[in-house]
Amino acid sequence: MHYWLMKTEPASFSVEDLAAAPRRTTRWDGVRNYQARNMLRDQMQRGDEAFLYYSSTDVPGIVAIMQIVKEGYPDVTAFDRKDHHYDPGSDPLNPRWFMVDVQLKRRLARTITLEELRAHARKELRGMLLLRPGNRLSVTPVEAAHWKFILSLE
DNA sequence: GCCAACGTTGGC
DNA sequence: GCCAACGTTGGC
Repeated sequence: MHYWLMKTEPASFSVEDLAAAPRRTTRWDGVRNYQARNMLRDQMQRGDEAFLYYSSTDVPGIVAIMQIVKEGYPDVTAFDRKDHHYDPGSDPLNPRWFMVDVQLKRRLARTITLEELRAHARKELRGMLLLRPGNRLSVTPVEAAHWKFILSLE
């Protein structure tokens, strides 16, 4: 059982969108970074839990908990010419990009803001990848102790 | 809108 | 393989 943090911009995909999806489940497509791809493809397991994090918004922060319900499989949006994430370099016979399916477990009672997380960056959340200067990965692992602490803030 | 960080691309 | 140019991310 591992924990993760997955970023989304609420203007393009929000927790409301996820809540409204059939079975509150969606494919987490469009990731185009090799490090993140490797985690989606190789490390995420069914049953793992992930924070849903809002970036590029007024108040960046964690808004919900999701569960991985389908492990890594080829990201079909890479094969679709009309898709914004189309990648002519991804061969259907040897896919370059992967995605997982996530299901909304529950919304948090409130947003745990980035500002609040940063306030603990030197103690309880020391080493958390999200808080590392310059980090831009859209998928990051979260240590169990960090996960637990963050939920205690809720 | 700015800009620092950093990944990718491509000429050499 | 180097590295400058370029594009993207994402907080502010």
